[in-house]
Amino acid sequence: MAGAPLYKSSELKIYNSISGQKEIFTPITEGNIGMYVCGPTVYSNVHLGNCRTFISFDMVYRYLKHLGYKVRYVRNITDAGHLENDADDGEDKVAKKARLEQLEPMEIVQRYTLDFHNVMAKFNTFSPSIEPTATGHIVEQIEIIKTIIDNGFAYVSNGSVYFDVKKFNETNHYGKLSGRNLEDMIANTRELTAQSDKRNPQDFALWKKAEPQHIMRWPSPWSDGFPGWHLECTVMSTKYLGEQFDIHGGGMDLKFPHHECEIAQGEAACGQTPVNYWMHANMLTLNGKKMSKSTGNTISPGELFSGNNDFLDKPFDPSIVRFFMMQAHYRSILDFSNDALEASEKGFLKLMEAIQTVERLQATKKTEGLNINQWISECYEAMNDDFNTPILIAKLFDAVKFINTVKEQKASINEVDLILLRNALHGFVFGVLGLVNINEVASDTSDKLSGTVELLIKLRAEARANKDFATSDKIRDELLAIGIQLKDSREGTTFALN
RNA sequence: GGUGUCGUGGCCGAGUGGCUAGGCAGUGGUCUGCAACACCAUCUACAGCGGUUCGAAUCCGCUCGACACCUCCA
Repeated sequence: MAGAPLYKSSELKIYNSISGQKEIFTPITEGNIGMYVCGPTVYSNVHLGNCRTFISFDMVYRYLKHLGYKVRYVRNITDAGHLENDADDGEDKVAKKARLEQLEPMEIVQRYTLDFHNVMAKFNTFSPSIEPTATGHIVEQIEIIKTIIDNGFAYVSNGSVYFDVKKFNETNHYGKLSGRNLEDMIANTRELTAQSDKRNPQDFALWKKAEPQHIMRWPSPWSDGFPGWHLECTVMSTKYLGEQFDIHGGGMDLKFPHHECEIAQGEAACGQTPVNYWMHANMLTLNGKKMSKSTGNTISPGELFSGNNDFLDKPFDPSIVRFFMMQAHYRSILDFSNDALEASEKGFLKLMEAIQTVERLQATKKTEGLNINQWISECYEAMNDDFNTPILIAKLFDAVKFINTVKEQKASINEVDLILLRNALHGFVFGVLGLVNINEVASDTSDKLSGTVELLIKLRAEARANKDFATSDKIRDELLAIGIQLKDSREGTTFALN
């Protein structure tokens, strides 16, 4: 039955950013989960740091589904409203790019949305259930602004509408997510240099009046303008998941002010806090510093896959990069480096090799060497502990070792356990972690290659039988040189693509 | 300046009051015609200084260092 978790050996715990603790996860509606993740602002190509967040939440989505939950996963596309800065002269990111490239804003949006989707597909992420855009929800945004004004938490100033943080903080707590309080913020605010329409520096825009040169604009009761960045997430999460929903995710850098403002908007508009579990994925760093478009400390997925970059010695397959990310916990900062990636690649190939080996394993009467049921529940325990993929991967390598030992006939597995092991491995490796077996893809797509290599293996075996080692080694070495590794064992020779 | 996170062995990276994390690299062995693969064994740790405790890398304090947010960023 849908909604019934497969495994109750331990309960799923999620680290909730707002409490700073791991909490037992209980969805609002049993068996169903609503999850919202802040998506990208599509004014340039995604960089790898962006991807980490979406890959992390893809893993979360996959595991929740794996547990049997019905998940509605909403991830937005920000195509308007994201300002260059919070000052009054800030420009919309999409509009600015459009001006610079002399394109229609929607051309910018289209181009970079396509890029985003392509990259996400390469990383083998599932599409969200709904992927709404800010420009597609202008009407709803105007409506919610009206509500917030009516509730007394926003004011109109010179055609723009601002959220009244001070007023809000009288009855609610502005800063509860990021661990701040308004008094400190006011005390530490730099002097406001330019004249501002805001009553207080902490106030944020719900609606911005468009300057004459601003090309992205919509009519509203207050002015021709555009919505504030924070508002779209409130509107779209509320529309598709309800006024209260289970999980809200995003990058750590969105915690303040973006998510703080979402809480304020939700509470101001609906009178209740919008989110039960806040999840924040940590940053990917390069040379010890956060990857960031504005500082240029980035590497793009394209550069990574092609090897055309200044940081790495060679290209890396998306699945290897994904594995590399899964080896770190989603809440930890992860540093990107050539050495780390090469180490992950070798580990990844070893894991994939074992997954192919397990298909060829012969069952015997008894299982000796690994308690399969216990191993499976340990895998679930790892994932149930706030999605601890590094521990899960450590467990997977326990299985790898066991599989190789069985292959060496120094351990054994019975029929039932073998099926359990195969299913669990597939479930975790491909289903939950979302990895792709590079070798399998290669051999599936080229039976001709397999046939050719099998022929060479046969010729080499004959040469070896005749003690013609010059020929056999030539076959082995030249295949290796073009990336095909032969592997000898008791049962015969197999090959892998490197 | 304010808020928060973190500092683990050659590298990456979990964990945590007493029990081997794991991957990569290294060393010794088994296997092999020789190798590679695989397997077995094994070596380098918990920033520094104090405190609590029978016992701390894990808790507390201080020092040093790093990073993030406080202005756009996943």
